Amino acid sequence: MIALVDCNSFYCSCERVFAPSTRGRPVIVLSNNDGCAIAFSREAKAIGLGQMCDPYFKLKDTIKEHNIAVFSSNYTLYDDMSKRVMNLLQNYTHELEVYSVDEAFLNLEGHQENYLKLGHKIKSDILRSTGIPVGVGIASTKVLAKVANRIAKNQSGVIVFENEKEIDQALKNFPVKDLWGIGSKSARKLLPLGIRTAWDLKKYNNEKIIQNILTKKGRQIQDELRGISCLEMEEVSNKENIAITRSFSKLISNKNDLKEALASFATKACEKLRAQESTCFEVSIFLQTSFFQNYSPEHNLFATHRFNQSSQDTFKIIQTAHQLLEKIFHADAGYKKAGVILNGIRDQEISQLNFFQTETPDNDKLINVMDKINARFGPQTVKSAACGLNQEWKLIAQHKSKRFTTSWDELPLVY
DNA sequence: TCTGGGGTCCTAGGACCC
DNA sequence: TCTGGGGTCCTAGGACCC
Repeated sequence: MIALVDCNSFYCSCERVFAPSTRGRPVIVLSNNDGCAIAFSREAKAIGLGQMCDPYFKLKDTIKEHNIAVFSSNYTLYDDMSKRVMNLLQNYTHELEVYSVDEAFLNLEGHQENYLKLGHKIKSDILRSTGIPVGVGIASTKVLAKVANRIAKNQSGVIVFENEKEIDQALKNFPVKDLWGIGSKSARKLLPLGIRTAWDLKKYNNEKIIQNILTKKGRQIQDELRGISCLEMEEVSNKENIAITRSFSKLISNKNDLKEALASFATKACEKLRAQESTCFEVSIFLQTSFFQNYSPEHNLFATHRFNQSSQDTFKIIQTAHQLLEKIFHADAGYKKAGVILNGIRDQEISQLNFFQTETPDNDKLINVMDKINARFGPQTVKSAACGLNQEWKLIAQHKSKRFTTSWDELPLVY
């Protein structure tokens, strides 16, 4: 059996742990730049919010009216809370797959205990130890565990799928578009076949047609619904591409501002790259105008450079990003968003030297020292001057909570 | 005034190999 | 009249996820 443990309204729940006055109140968390609402507590959903990416400025009246607590996103806090939850889950399984920041699959093979009891034990343990409420779904396959988990959220918090009849009953009430791996487009394609619920898909007996319409993945989902496990537990693996992209708080048309932004994105991307002990062969940048103000597709450009030799050198990658900028920058555009993407990622151990090279050329030692300083004294304690000091393009975050769990200066106070 | 960010997997088709 | 067969690798685009 497989359990899926999923934190309820994770970002909101994290904020609530350190802001007890918001318990029982509707809570929302905003995206970067305080642009949109991206997370909603149960109370916020109850008053009709919950549309992913509702722009914040349109919600202001509702927020006032319902006394909604608003937070800017605080990823440092969420990442740390996530780690705490995952650490606890390790105690209940020999195989944990951390699927995202707020959910994980547990292989329960060999567990003797009653599953329902176990589910409740996990739930109360996590709540007591971290303050985060979770839902638990337990079933014979991942897809079914996902379904069970979804239902658990609206009920007691723990659902176990053991009895075939009960499973079918649940699937009959479960829209096919809500299945894990079936999105709106696929759901629309299934409609002409008369497939509306998960049960319809399970029972549909022309597998070839499903294969044609939904490709391999759809066939696997169908089998998983039938209790035939196709999706294995996966190990955490290195990223195959790393992207740092941001919207700006205002339109940017100054090239130097863009250079600073790209340098900062490149710096972050390289830190991620080194953290997973990889190098990359390819750097891309893109620039975007605003969909809402000055949209001009001809100025939404993408440029790529391929290295002869893979690199994890922040300075080299900043330099490359700047060269790419020269290629696609238009002084009259006014950009709203930009990003740096690293591709062609390889393990650093197997990265090859150039044929004509006799030694590693990069600023290895310097960067190593910089990483150590930043790890000890906080992010960006030292950085390339290319990242700039003013950072005009910087994010807006007016409702940000403190780094309660990761900074000595920001520990919560108890009166 | 103001509209998110970061990923994965699959497939078809092109280029290339012997 | 008529011109092989089998395979790999890479890429772009689509769909999906949280």
